[in-house]
Amino acid sequence: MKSEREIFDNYLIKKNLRETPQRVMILDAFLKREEHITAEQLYDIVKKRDPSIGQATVYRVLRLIVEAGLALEVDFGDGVMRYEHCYNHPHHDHLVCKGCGKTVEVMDSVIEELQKRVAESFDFELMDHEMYLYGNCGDCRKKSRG
Amino acid sequence: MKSEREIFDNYLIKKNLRETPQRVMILDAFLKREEHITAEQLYDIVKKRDPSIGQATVYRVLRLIVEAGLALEVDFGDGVMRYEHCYNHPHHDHLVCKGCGKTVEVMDSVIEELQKRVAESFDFELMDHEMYLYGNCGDCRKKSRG
DNA sequence: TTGTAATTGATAATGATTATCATTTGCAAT
DNA sequence: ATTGCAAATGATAATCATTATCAATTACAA
Repeated sequence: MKSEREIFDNYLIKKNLRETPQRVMILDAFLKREEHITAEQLYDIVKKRDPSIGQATVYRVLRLIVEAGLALEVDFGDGVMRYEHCYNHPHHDHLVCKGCGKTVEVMDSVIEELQKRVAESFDFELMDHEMYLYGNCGDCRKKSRG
Repeated sequence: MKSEREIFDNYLIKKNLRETPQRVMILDAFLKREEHITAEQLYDIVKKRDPSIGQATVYRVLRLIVEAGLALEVDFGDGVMRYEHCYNHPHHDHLVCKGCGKTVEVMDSVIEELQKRVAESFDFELMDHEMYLYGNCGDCRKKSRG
């Protein structure tokens, strides 16, 4: 089982890109984070270790991380892209609380299978999908009831 | 069965808003369109009938149309919001071709039911969902095979 | 070492959408 | 009609996340 670092390095080599301190630092910070993270949040973390780092570099490295297959972009529709681990992290969708923003990773293999069938019934080859379930979590329902 | 125009007018009255020529014209143009439409596309259409109309007004009226329950926003993730009819138009999700951008409205009641169950299993009350299936349509598969 | 290509950080640009604001409009009460 | 007031409009500036640009720096290869 290759480490994420190895995968990243291999990707750089394959693309004739260089392993720079900035790239390593940004990857490390991303890997340390368990939850999904925005480019800005990642920039804030990395800036503490190296204040000279540029915001554009964070965006650039995040793209590399995605291309290397280590992260996925998730879009909750609030105008900010989030990035989450996807290596050794099985596919899932998201359940988002409209009240507090809490998210839960969900996965239902029956839904996945049905999605594929729906696509095929229209002669589409399903490559990808996004599914976001928006609701109110138990805590928020309690609060709104007073 | 109320007409869309009636529903819009009732919404305006309820909110103490006025029925202006611009609002009526933009609503009409939106209703004539069968497929989803962007604010810019709608602006281009309306501008032909009244070149003095402002782009901001189109955005404002689109919001009213959504609030009145006549349109839904759909976000294919390309940075532009699209608006589609939702009055007398049963709920559906979207199948989008990554090659040519063609979209198909899809609906699977089993998936819908499973979504609700998944949410409930995490003590969420499902309010809404988005599901986008991305793939390659038959035409595009043919073309890419040469 | 020297040439070349990649990388960086700063900054400008982008592009969709929203906010601002002075002006215009429409209605309500005189 | 006339006045007053709130809503509406169009033009334009602002916003905000993300991308592009570009000069300066870095790292590898011959």
